[in-house]
Amino acid sequence: MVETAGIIANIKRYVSLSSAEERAFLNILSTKELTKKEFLLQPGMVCRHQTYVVEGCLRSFFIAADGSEQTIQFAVKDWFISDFNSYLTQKPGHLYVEAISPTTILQLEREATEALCQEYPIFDRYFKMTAQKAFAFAQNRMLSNLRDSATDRYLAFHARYPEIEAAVPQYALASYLGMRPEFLSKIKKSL
Amino acid sequence: MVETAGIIANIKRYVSLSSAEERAFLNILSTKELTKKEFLLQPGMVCRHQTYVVEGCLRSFFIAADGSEQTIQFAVKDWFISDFNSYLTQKPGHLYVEAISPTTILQLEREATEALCQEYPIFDRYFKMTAQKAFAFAQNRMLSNLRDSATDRYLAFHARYPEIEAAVPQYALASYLGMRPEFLSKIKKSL
DNA sequence: TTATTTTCTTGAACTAGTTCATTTTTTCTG
DNA sequence: CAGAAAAAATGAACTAGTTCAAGAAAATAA
Repeated sequence: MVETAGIIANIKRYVSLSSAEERAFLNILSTKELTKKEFLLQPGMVCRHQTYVVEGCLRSFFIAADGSEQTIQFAVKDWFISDFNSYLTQKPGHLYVEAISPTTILQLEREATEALCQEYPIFDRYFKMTAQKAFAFAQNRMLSNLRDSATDRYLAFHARYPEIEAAVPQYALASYLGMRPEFLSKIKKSL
Repeated sequence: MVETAGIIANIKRYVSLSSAEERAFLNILSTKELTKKEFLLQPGMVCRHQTYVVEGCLRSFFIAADGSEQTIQFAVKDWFISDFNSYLTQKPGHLYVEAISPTTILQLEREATEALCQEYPIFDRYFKMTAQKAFAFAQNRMLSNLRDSATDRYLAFHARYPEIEAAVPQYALASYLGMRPEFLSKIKKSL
């Protein structure tokens, strides 16, 4: 069996769980191993799971009209990732979710998660808190995109997420930061 | 008494409420009238409320290092707004929230809201759903900022939120869309 | 209504970031 | 390990969007 201590510790940072609640949660988890470059999700698929990274690294991205890749999110150990729009609406999504390195994940299927929340409202509380945190994070990122130069955005990422920078290809980081790979290369040279 | 039918209808789009729950919710609402250009929040203040717009228009923004205003969000009738980072962390925030026109609001104080959720978990469910929706929205906006040209971003906003475009000054819209007011003016001329 | 302030427009000069084409380096595969 | 493929670096030409400065229009106040 795969390590579940991490995800339980993650939950317990937000709420406390009775042993019945903890068991019910573990009960709906499924696990998967992804090889490098394997896709967990592709455009047109409905996103049925929220995915938690036990070990490894995933990223979500889409292909823009000009053919370029735009990275939405990276997820390393102890992070969640999904095509959240598709997950919420249960309509076909636009995103790829791809393993950057060999990755072990835990997945929460949507219907089972909903049922769990109905039975144990503490999980509504947990997911409320994580969604609120995710929203605040997204808002900060947007703010930084509006305010900062390409160089400043890179420097901030570099300082805050060195382990992600080390784990992902530079062209993927460039698209996350909203610039071309050539330009990121020039930024790094100029420093 | 101020109109509360709108905010109750808003909640009932997500969850159903017993009459006790509805009463408890109404009970923690407070109301306020803002004159044009009045600030609801300023940098350094801790954001203690989520604010719902009954009538009028608010915007949140901050002042960047170069002195320019960067708009984070607009809120017209039936929208919520706050400095969400400050609301979550209860640390001093960086945002202004200002009335663009005379505005009537309803406010949910954080402690009272938490207590309400403790007593009636259905509200954790409601706030989970709104936070998830807000997150999806923020992610879409980010995606569009990464992908689209200034002109395309303006056209998309123009098509989707004509009532907001009509309600807000053009320089505020420009900063929301991530461009300078002069450039938005040129875009509009070129169309 | 007139005066004052704020917002919007316009044009010219500029620059941060892009595009394209090529080379070098790193990583992967057998 | 050699050969192929993918990723990163580099330079030159280019462009989307900015900056600055000044005038026109609109909103607000008196």
